[in-house]
Amino acid sequence: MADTGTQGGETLLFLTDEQLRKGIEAMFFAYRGFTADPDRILDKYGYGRAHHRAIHFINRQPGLTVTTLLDVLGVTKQSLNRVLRTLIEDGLVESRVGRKDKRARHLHLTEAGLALERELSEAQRARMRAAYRTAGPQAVAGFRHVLEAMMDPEIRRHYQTMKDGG
Amino acid sequence: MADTGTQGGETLLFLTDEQLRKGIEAMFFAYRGFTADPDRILDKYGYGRAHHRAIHFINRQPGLTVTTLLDVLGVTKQSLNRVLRTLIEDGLVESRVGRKDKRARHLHLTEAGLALERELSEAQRARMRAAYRTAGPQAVAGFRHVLEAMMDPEIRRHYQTMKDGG
DNA sequence: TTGGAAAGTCAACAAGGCTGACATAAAATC
DNA sequence: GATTTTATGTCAGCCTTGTTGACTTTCCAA
Repeated sequence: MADTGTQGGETLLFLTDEQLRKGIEAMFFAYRGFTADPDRILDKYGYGRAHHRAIHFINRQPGLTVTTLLDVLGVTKQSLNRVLRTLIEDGLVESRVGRKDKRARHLHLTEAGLALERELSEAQRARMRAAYRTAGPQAVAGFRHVLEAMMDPEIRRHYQTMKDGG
Repeated sequence: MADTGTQGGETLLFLTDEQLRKGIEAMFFAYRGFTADPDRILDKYGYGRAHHRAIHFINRQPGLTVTTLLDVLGVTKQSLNRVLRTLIEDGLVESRVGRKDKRARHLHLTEAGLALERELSEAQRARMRAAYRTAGPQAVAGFRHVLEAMMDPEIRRHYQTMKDGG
């Protein structure tokens, strides 16, 4: 897909604008697919992608504070609060006052929240798994390598902070 | 990153939920980085991502009809029309009545439109190029492989239809 | 000539971003 | 102890970008 040259032991990539544009469109179209299944599920419950993101990261790191979640999601507290409020009202998320710092609210998924999280992530994992299987193991490594390199450095921190299953 | 086993000549991937979750988050964070640079540029001109998408695909296929663009973007005509109208009013896009079929409108970028397209795509290509360079040629191939497998089949058509520089 | 496709318009609405202003409680600091 | 800062929540209002529904105009094709 891209010519490879070697010069002084260093591997070079000769990338045309066309090749880069294909990569750009691949991101665009793939992201649509990536969100399609959860979107359908969320629709059933009257939720949107914002709810999904909140649920995902609360599940990933149970007990995280609102500020931490704000930082990970990169939105304003007003925006997150609207989403969080409905999730709490609907009994999917529980907000517990901090023991050490009583200002902080620690967020947890309830049983119902965990159930929705599983429904969402199972759909998304199924697609990811299928894509991985189609593309093969080498492709998977490359995929994550490129995505990681594409992140903003401050954002990459959130990604790397977590324990990696692989 | 994922164990590889061989059974009857077929390569298998042993993917844990954790590994899949990492892939999911990589998509999420990488997409943020992917859109960050264009978003900053668009902000200067008072445009949004919807304008970027329209500009991108008109540039890719000059003279395409509104219906075709609708199909590629996957939005309603009312939604696209709002965006298209401002681009036409601002002199970035030209809408030409079809010669054969006078109902159809063929879309083209004006000089100003081409200038903005270049500004946007150069920023996006720069990030893509940097990510490709960091990750290396094998990773690039894998990246596109996985993304392609992640698309919806009907959407993949739009991606593959185009001439590929690689 | 008439049906229907293509394109556009108007209206209304919703999700989910944003800013600004303000309130409260608690921690931290002076 | 008083003051400042931090964490959170809330109200109000704005914007973009998506949606549906209703309707018109144009015009190709049967």
